[in-house]
Amino acid sequence: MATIGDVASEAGVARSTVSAVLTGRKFVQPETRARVEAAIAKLDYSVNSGARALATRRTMNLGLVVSFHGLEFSPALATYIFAITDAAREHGYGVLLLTQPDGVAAVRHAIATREVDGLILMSVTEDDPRIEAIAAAGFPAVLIGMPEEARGLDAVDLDFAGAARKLVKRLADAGHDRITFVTWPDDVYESRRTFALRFRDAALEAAARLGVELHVVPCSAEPDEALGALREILRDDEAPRALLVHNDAAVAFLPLVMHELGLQVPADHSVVSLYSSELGRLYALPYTAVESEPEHVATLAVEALVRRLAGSGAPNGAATLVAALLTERSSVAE
Amino acid sequence: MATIGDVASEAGVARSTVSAVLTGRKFVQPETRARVEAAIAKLDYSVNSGARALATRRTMNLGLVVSFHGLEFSPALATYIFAITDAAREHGYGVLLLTQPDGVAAVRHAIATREVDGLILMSVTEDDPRIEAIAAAGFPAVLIGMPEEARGLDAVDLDFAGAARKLVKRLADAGHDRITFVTWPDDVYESRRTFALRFRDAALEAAARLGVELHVVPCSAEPDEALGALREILRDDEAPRALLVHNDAAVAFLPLVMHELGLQVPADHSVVSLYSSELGRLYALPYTAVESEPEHVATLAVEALVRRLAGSGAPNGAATLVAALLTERSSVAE
DNA sequence: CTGAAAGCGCTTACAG
DNA sequence: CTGAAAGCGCTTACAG
Repeated sequence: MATIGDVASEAGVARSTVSAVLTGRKFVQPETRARVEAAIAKLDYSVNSGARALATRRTMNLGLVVSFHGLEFSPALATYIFAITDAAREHGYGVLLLTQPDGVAAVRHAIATREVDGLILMSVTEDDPRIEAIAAAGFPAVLIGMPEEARGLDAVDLDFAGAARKLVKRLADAGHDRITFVTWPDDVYESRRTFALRFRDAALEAAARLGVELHVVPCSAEPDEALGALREILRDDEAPRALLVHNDAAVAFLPLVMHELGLQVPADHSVVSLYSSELGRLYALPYTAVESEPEHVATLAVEALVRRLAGSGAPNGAATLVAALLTERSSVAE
Repeated sequence: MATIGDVASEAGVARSTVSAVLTGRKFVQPETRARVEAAIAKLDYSVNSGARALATRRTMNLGLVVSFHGLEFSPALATYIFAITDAAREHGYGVLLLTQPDGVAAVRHAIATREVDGLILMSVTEDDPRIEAIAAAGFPAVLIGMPEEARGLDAVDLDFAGAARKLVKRLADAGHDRITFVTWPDDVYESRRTFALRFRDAALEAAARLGVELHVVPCSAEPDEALGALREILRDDEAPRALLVHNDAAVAFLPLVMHELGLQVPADHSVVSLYSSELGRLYALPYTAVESEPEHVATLAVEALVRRLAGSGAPNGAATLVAALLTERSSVAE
């Protein structure tokens, strides 16, 4: 492997001059620059990223802290991971996957060893212990989620509260005054995942305001259990004819269970939901829904982190909510 | 951030002594070691991974080369990514996601800048151009897939040929002499993805040997197109009553289409397939199938790469096939 | 505008 | 068994 010294002797200049053309932070005489570039090409030289990282104190890598040993429905998670990696690359950053089951340990280790310049946290909960570990170290980071107290960190997420209001209103406007709200299982709420809490609270508030009865039905996020739960919900003839579904597994299996029971949308049931277009694609979902836009959220999160790494972030951290957009798919009876 | 020098002065020893206790490659007097460890704890010191990488010439990171802008069905890909990351961590390695659309560029860049110690390649094709780039550089790498010519690289994959033989035989043994083979679309074959070719060729060979008619029906891997293709296949009353499905999107939507058309398994159709248990879980698949075992394959791939990084790999590369195991789920009419 | 020197924070022969 | 020195391959003030 050629080093910067080899290039310097080949071009007949000092190492610092080669470095100047490499980093582009200094003006170099065009003729000198041409000689250096020729030497680089001839020796097939590339800068050693580790050495550069040591000298600049920047690794140009971001750490993505994500644990999939938990309550996650993997198709949704994967979409975020891919979108974040793409967005990071656009800004010249690589992504290191930090997947220890213990997120606090992952965060502490990454910060202490300086193997990344900043952190992106997925699956954020209210009073997430990882936030404290990051804030205490004063390390650059961005949250995907909206905890009550971000401790000065940037946070980005879909406006789940706005989404809930829009969806409830959509059903109410169509004349439904009783709605079954198929939501996450109790353990998601117990773990205080922020998206679930924000959606639920806003849905309840909107329903009360609009004079709509909301029947909250927790449903497992485990595929096979969700399947069973849906059968039970839909077999009940007394139940409302309108479904508000916020649970990826439940909405994924809804078409199958509808077919099993011979039910039609919107003739038998109106359905509205919230999911990513990728989930919609993977399960061919035909429902009027707010799209969760993981690509959009991921892009904004990476941009916020990059801005902070450049020293130009808001001093006390900024919260960015992506507006909820409703896509009509004719699954609501008018 | 404390450095090794700070620890040395705190403990009253030389930096090299601190390094000796850190790496554990040298015997240090227990009493000295205790002093060093106390200093480390007091200063909350962690080794700077970049500096260590520069000195040792090992980053302790692996690069995972994967592109999801292609023909992939993302749930399956995600399972591999997670399994590889977990396996790497068990061996003390981190995983850097290398997802450029241009895989050759990704490989070249990673090798040239030395940002990883070794590479793991997903979605390997026959005469994959990435293989040549790696072999030319003599860089440590492992393939997930089985190309005709691995150029000295290690390769790991499920025994897709064995899987195909088992599945065809299962249907033949149950008395089926005509089988519809729902397989990947033409572009998967044109891109020469090794798993598709090996499965198809073995299926055709086994059918010929057993005197079974195999009707090869390509099916899109795009969810919505797969849905339409399945409807067409299953509406044909003249078609065989046995299905061999090797296409994640097709098998994922099979339960839905069966319900739509009022068809039962195995009463109306026998079905056998090949998919990961994770895909089976995400889509609640009820079919007798060979499991593709991404976790097993990922673990073996990481182990092969780690072995090579330790200098103890087979000189000319080794190919490891994971045996195909059939799981019965009563989807074959006897 | 270019170059010599110091420094980033480690590890590893090599003396002692 | 411990320590002083050199080196990993860069970048960045600082002179000239």
